[in-house]
Amino acid sequence: MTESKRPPSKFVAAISHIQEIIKADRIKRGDKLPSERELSERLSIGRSSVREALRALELLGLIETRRGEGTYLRDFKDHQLVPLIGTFIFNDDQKKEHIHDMKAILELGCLALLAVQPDFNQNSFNYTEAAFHELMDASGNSLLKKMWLIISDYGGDSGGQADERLTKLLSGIRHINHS
Amino acid sequence: MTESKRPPSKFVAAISHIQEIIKADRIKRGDKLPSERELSERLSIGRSSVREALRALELLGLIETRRGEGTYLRDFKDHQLVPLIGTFIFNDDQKKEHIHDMKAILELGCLALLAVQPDFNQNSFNYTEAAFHELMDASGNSLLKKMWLIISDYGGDSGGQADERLTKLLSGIRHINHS
DNA sequence: TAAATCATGTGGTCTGACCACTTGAATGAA
DNA sequence: TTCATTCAAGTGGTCAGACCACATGATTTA
Repeated sequence: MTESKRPPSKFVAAISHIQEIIKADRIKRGDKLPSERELSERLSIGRSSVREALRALELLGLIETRRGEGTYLRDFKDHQLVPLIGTFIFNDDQKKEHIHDMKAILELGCLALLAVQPDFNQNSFNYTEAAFHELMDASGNSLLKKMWLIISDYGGDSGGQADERLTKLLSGIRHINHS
Repeated sequence: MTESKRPPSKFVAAISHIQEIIKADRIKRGDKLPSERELSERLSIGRSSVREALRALELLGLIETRRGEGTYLRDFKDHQLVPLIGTFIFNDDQKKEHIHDMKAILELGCLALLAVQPDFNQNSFNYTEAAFHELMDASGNSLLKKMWLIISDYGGDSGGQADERLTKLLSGIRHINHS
């Protein structure tokens, strides 16, 4: 019993196909994609399925739709993003390390920002999961909080114990803060 | 000319509505959502629009669909990382600051991790958007890179100019690194 | 020439129809 | 009764066709 149980639905397949077409047709950022009806024909799937795929891609920010005009490949500063997201979403496997690192980066970055504040007292921070939780809360940045929450949730353990890196980092920041 | 030109499409509105229903019905993780047909009735929109919304939510990892059974609110433990951004971008109001801060945090955290490396040369880093881009690339962490890319894209400008915070931070890190 | 009009193409949405699959109740055989 | 089979209902998956709203460019008109 592998995990590959469900044959990819049309709309998932459509996403891949559309990406292939983008490559094949050499569609660059800002360029127009084939119309939904044309895609429907070329992929031999219904327009609804095409739309579901496009909507998903749009939600991810990969494309942009303009009523009456067409669908455009979003003007991303760097492309490469398409395959990246694709691989990440579809075959997410040994990415746990990435997630773990991601968590550390969020915490580090957050602390770094905080530590530059004049009234920050390093000693009052104890590097526990709960402490970070409060920190995220206090930040007032819901995006940050959400991200951290989910990543924490997924990343599992690892958190809680004070990282050496954190201590060292904070020391440094504190130092420049007093100089 | 404000930016709020286009009235939110049905499928975007549907996403919000569905989230409201989830709240109103007190649907917990793992619980079943109303069927597509029921949602269609309750939201007074066509089933296709409901589906487009659901497909998007599914791609974001927020829900899970099981053919013949129904649609379920996904168990948070599962991977749904990209998501945040997507969900976030939707009610993008005055969240731009958050996104901007988020970007800074990612960059700070990343730099912090990097700076602790013995062979890191602070002077070779110039805080440009391109430099960060390289950094993200070099990290080998596709999740990090992707998030940064997306956030950069949405955050717009802001990047590029060396932040004072970054400079100070790096100085501190460098200091402890030499002591 | 310049403005108004129209045809065409595009995304946005709805409806109704099947299909494939799951589940649980109804039915039948042991 | 008990267990296996069958069957009806519900659900997501997909499709085709029909409109609508909008943008664009060619056509017609003043």
